[in-house]
Amino acid sequence: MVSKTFTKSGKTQENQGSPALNPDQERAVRAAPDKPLLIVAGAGTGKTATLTSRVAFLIKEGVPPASICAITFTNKAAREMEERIVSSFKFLASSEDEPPKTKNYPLKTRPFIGTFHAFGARILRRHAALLGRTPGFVIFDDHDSFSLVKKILKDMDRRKESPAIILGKISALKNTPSGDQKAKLDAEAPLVQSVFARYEAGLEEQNAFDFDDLLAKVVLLFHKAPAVLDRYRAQFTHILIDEYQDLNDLQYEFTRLLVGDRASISVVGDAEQTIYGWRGSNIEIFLRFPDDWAEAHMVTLDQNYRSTRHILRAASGVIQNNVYDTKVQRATGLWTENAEGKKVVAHEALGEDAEAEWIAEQIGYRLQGTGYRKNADTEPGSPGLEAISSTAILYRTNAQSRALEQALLRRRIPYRVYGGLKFYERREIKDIVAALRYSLNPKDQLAQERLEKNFSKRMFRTLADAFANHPDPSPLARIDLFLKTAGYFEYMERNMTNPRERRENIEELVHFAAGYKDIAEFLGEIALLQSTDNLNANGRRIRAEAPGQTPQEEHAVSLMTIHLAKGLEFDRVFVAGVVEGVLPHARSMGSVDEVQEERRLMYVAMTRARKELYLSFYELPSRFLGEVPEDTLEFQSETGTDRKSLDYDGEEYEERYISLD
DNA sequence: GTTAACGGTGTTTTT
DNA sequence: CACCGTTAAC
Repeated sequence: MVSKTFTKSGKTQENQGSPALNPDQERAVRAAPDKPLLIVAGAGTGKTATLTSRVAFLIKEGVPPASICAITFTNKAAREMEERIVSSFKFLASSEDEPPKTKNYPLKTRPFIGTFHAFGARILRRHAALLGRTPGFVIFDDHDSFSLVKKILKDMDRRKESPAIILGKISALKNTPSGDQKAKLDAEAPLVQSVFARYEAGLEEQNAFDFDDLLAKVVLLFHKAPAVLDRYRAQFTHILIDEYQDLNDLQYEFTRLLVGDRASISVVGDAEQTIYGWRGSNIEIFLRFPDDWAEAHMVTLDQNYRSTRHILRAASGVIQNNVYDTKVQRATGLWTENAEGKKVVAHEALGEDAEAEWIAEQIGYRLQGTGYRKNADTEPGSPGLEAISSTAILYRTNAQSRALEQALLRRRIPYRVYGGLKFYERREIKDIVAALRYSLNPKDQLAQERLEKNFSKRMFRTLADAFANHPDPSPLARIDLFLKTAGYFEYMERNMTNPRERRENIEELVHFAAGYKDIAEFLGEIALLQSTDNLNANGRRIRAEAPGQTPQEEHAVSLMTIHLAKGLEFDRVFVAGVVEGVLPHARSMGSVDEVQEERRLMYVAMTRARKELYLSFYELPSRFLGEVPEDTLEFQSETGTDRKSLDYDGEEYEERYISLD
């Protein structure tokens, strides 16, 4: 691997299109197309590149692209894979449909690449009638589901029950494989049972599916209508799944159904990166793959191309502290030919704000002498910005971004926050979406209620009439109609904080809407995409998210949770808040399993870094810091403490932690 | 029917 | 501490 400095795209060589594969990767890529394949791939071993190359290999072997279904866990990962595949197959792109757009191409000409949910939504759209919905069904997000449960509880006069807990149970029920569902439902409290029944009825009545349905109802459909299942089995002859270690039981059932008795399934996973246990992911599914699929071919990738030796050793040191009773494939055997690199910096700050200041300062320092100017954020191409374009600040919880944003803002360092308050969850966007939803589907009570509550019953009627009288069905026209009829901008000025920013959000939405002619499709896309902010927190427009664009490509520091960062890599990574109670999170310290999942999070965070890794803490340093081998660490402190090491003593820690609050 | 103010509550991670 | 729901007043 050649040493690479800041490449413009921020990608390493092995991740680009058609690089030289190492022998193990080559073996994985060229494994028999119709046999099961398990790729056990540690962090930074080129796992996505290998999976992508395998898709390319299958196509070259004569598998029609439209027969390939590649499932990823995040939209971001899907976009990235899609981009790489499309670019390595110019002929695909240059066939009938337009090349650069990745949206809306017909399934016939390209592989399906997307999340389970995106895949499910697509199938449901086609067969909605079989499930008592019309193709124009809406997708309820978490918030909608929550409101619905709350409303049900209110109707039942059980207001004191916690909607969140009941919704959690409903979600767990929905994610139970169909065989076990009945037993699990019967075991629930009567209240949960009846809320569940009403909830399902409510969804159907309102022509809606919730997030879990996108998977659960497809599985149901497959059982109910074998002909439909056969159709998709016939279409998708080759299935590939990324992050297989994060599958839950229902996703597994779905996969099994789709694959049927064929064996053309390729999966990639790393047991050390299971971070969705809380969402029901079942590591057993990954571990039993070889037993599960007869004649499975297995390849282990253990050469890390991403990180320096110091970083890799530091991360391995941490993850080694996880002990499993099952025979897990450990990634601790990762090795690299990369340079030793700088030591990992452990920085002790005075507090959360001081930490943010320090991180921002470090990043600002990188910009000195690089042409960075204070107004550089208005000149996206200026050279200094490239120096930070492969820098990420990772944290455990979204709330942590606030302090960091403030510090970056003060220094005028461009940044971009991923996840967090979803674009589509913003009040102004939800208002518009509610209007669109109602206009598409007058049965949508939640939408109606939102409009009535936020405006007035009178205004709602005016709106309803307006929609009825203007049949232009384009999303753009309807948004416009809504904004004008409701006098929305004036309404915002009167009733909301920072109307300027909200206005820009609306412009962003309008811009996005321009690409769609069909309301249902537009709404579905929005609900699924949960698109990361196209605006950053101070309302400064960064640029609409181009298809296939990954964080590294932007001239801005990337801020995101560790969960979101899985699968990504950056030259420089700052992990903020490596503090007991934050990472591991206070709510995840109750059991060994939970702490181990937190430790895997720490591992994932550390292994995102290519060249420089900074672990920052305050108050009580995370126990995981004490697990980093000392000779890979360099301590810095604002507190005057001259630390050489952090010896973690469980009990003492416990005491100190408790005494802190 | 609508708005303003107050009090209580819950607070990880995501598709 | 921020968001919700309820209550009280208009």
